[in-house]
Amino acid sequence: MKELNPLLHSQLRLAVMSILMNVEEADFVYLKEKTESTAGNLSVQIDKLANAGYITAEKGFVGKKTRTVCQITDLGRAAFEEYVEALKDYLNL
Amino acid sequence: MKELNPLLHSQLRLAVMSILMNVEEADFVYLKEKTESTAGNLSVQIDKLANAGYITAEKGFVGKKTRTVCQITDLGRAAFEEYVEALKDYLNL
DNA sequence: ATAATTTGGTTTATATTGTAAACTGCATTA
DNA sequence: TAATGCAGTTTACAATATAAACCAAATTAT
Repeated sequence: MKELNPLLHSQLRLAVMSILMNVEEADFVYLKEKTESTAGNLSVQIDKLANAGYITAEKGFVGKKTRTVCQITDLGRAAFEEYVEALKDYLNL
Repeated sequence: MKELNPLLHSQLRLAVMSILMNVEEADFVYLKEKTESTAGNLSVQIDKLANAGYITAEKGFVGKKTRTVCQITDLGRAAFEEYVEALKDYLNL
């Protein structure tokens, strides 16, 4: 049985990755709403994904308000796909 | 986004459940080999699944050796199937 | 016969992780 | 200028996973 990438095998991080697989980019506020997570938790998990190189998290401004925009990287995309393949074995899909 | 049953969202417990979905029954030794886990870890995770009513773990004897036989329950089967459905949303399947 | 090893586990201590509460800095409104 | 809200971050705590240490019974070796 294959190993399940522990960085992806976490509900919130997986949700973030899943969202980023389907959109060009998503900002912090959007991710927070979609995942229904607290800001603190989301912040931590985004950092982990960014540190692993699975996503980018660019902090910028829109007018005078801060805005953090996330995007999945090629590495992240590959890791996600590998994780899905591994999981299929467990789920009998 | 649906919640992922935390009892099932754990590599080792998921592996055990996955195996038990496909066989009539499996004993401790078999599960340990298939999952490549340590006995201690497996023991703990089997207990959790059994306490939740997702599996049964009958301790018996074969000759003079102890043997713990596990089987998935209807409740466990249902929980597993629900978990799979929830995960599909995350995986885009 | 008895000492050492193996088998089939369980218990317990530790390391890792997830999570939310508390905080920060800046902008807006009262 | 005091209070409120927004966009996050830091930190402290709770929950989880994991393996090391342990136990009892059976087997093998001396």
